[in-house]
Amino acid sequence: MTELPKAYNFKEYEEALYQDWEAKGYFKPTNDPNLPGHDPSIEPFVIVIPPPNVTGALHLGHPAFVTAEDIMIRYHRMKGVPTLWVPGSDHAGIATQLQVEKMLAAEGKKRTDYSREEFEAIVWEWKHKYGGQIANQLRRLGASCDWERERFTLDEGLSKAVREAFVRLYEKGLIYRGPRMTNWSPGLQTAVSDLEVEYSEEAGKLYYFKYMLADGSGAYIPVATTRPETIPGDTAVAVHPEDPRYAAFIGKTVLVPILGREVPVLADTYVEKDFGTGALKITPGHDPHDYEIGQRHNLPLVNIMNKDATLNENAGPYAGMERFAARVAIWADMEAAGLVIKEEPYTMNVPRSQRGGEIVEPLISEQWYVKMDSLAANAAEAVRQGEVRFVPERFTKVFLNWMDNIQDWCISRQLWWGHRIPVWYCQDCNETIVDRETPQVCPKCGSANLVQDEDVLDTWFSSGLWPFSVFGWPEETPDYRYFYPTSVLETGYDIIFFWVARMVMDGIELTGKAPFHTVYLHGMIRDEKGQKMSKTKNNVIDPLVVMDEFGTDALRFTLMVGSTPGNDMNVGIKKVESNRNFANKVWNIGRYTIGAIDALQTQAENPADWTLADNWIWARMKETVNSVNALFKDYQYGEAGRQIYEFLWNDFADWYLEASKGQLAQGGERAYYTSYTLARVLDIMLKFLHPFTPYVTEALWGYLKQACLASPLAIPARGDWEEALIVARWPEEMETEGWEEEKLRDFSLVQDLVRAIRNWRAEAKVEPRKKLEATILGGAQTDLLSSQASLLAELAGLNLEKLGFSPAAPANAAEMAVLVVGDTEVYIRQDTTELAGAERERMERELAEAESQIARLENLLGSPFAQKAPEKVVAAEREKLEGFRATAVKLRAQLG
RNA sequence: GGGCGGUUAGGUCAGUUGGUUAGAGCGUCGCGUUGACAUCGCGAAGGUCGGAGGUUCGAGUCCUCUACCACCCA
Repeated sequence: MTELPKAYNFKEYEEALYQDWEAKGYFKPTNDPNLPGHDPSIEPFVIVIPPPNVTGALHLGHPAFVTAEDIMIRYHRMKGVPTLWVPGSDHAGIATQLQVEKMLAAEGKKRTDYSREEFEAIVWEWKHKYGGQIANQLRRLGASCDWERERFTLDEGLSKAVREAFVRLYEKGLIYRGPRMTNWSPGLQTAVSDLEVEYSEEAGKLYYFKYMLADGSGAYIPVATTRPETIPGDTAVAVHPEDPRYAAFIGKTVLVPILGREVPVLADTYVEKDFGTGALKITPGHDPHDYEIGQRHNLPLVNIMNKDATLNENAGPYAGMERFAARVAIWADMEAAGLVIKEEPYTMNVPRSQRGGEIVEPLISEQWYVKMDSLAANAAEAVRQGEVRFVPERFTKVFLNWMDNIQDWCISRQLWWGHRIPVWYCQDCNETIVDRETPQVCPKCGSANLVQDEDVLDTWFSSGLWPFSVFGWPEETPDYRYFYPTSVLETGYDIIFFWVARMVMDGIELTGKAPFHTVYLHGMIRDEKGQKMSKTKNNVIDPLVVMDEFGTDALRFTLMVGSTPGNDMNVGIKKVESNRNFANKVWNIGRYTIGAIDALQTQAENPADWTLADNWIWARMKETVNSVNALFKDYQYGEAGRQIYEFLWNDFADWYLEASKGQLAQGGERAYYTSYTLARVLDIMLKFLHPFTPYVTEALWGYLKQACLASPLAIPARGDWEEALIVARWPEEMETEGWEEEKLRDFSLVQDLVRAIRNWRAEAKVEPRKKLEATILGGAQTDLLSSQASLLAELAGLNLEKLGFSPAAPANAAEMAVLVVGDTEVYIRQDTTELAGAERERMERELAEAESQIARLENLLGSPFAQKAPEKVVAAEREKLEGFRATAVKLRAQLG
């Protein structure tokens, strides 16, 4: 029998409980395929974590996904399903390399001061030092994942999977290398994929100038461009074939300004007649659209830019200049040459690197690509067939739309940190060798003079394999056979293309199976005003600080409840605070319940004689149990959490606990069965709440169990108390037995009366402690109400000895206040008559309200509603009407 | 240009098979502390559910149009 402190102190429990869960192996799946006795026929529930970057500092996105996934995991574990959550982290090529380079910079060093091998060693060292941080933070969030199966995308096994995947795709002709136009990040000195480029609308200019005809006639085609610096790379001028203005020029040649190179004028329907001048300069080496036009018309391709975004020798006089300096210089020269027409302000779509924010340059370079069309077609088909479903459903369309318009994926990166591309070139015979194992000699000429491709793979290439590479694929390990495909993939909708799409494609291609059957997408976390959190806006909420102040449970509950799948959520510190209060409320409900149990002396000998309150809370709880179960099955965790909250606070604490005080005071079997009800309801609710707020519930449930076992209380499943709440049995749906409706209705009459009296007390400014003298006219409900006399007296502050139940108004009715609730009336003795005027006013107000309701309902029931609506609905309205009529009759009688 | 989401109380948000007096936290106002909880209790005020039309006996919920905000794709 331990006395619990008045307030829940999360600091005392969180770390200890987590360690205990982990130590006892609760995070490990039951029915482990690596152990004897494994039954492959039982379907497990499996989630692979969206691997956070090893660089990761914890932000609110982490608690959001951890909570959602942990809820699903704990729920299934409690249902007795073999449950596995695989944790891990991602090597995050660019991000990590930048981080380490930054560290080196602080020491005055740079990457190129080291050899590639040396640099890699430094990053690994860094990874070992800081890589564990994120895992510890996930632990702190309560993530119940199997740490013994933790994976890192650069682990040996996963690297093997990457090589296997690359080679297989290559052998199938789905990976190719070639010079293509790619997005080049001049600062980072690497190619990036289309997805890593963001377009931002920025103020720019549209530059109008003359493309002089080469025939010396002095005629010219006016051309508009946003990027004059690319003029030296022009290889044509294009006009719309049906544009009469320029029809005469088609087939002639014009002179590239300054350079004087002769280029053709050609017709292409890509040109928009209404944009700019209707004539377009074509720079196939530096614009993706121009590149396509160039392909169509067999135009030569002139590259005028170096990889650091300075112009090269092909730019003639501008060679060596930085791209934006060149823009200014060339325009000035053109102006001097009389080629300039005008400049106009123009909003342009500037491609910027998602990473550094620098302006990305479309450049032709030699890169590796994955051919996407067949992969995407299969993935789309799987989704269309329902093999993979999205929650919320609307993301299906987003996914399919992307799949149907897919572009080849540039997977090579010019970085030092990542999976090196498994391709070698023979220096002697030029053979290209693509192999799972590092080759020692050239299979063609036998030379040992081999050089591996310098590039590494896009990080997402390995992430795409994650759902199976974590289980040892391509090996057919027991884990792979049993846990793959996984069940639910939970992540943010922002990486549906980056990650989800690629996993589906890779899964189908490489394993023949969709890697999961459900994709659950959560929204982005924003600040309380709905703005993105960012350091520059100084509105970042640090989850570690929040957890320090309010506890993990409060943060988790906040992120889950009041949010809807797939929708962004605004989080303010106030919300977390109020959920901390909820945790404390639960704690105190527990404290009270345990106190009641501890006070029990003897076991009951007779069968239970349930009170109305007992029956009512049980019926209400069953409603909640069934509703919550339905919501869990439908992934509606937020609404489920809300309903649990509401039940615990508004029904259990506010009403049942209050009612139980009188019952406990009666002692004997009444106290016994009251404690029993308290204990059972609390037990079930702690189980429901556990996935949301694992710590406070586990702590409290432990005390509840102790108290029950030490008491005479014979909870039916007494011997069945599980070891811990985390592995306790989930409360499944409960059957309705038929008596519930009546008890719900009866108790709600008691509640209405209590509320009416409390309301009156507040309005009449009755001293809080004053026990009122009252007589209740219960009509048909007289028996019911008189049986609840002590409850009514306690909850409404009535004097029980003088509380009367009578079929007729008391003799001294005139001196009393009258409250009308449906067809029941409460007469309350007032000491002063000063309030008589106010009383009359109150009753008139109530009468007016009742009359307006009567009018509304009579009108409703007189309408086609009565014939067309289902009988049940009509009956309910009729009942309401009767109630208001009774109220009105009584009020009119009072008012004379 | 195409698509998606949002618009509900002073602020932040719930409200999933359409059922007839629209809910919660916070904030506001009044009252209240001798044991479950002041991280609290009791009571109250506060909303023509963005606008217009339609379907229906009945619409916050379904349909059409429209305004504004945000995001995704091109």
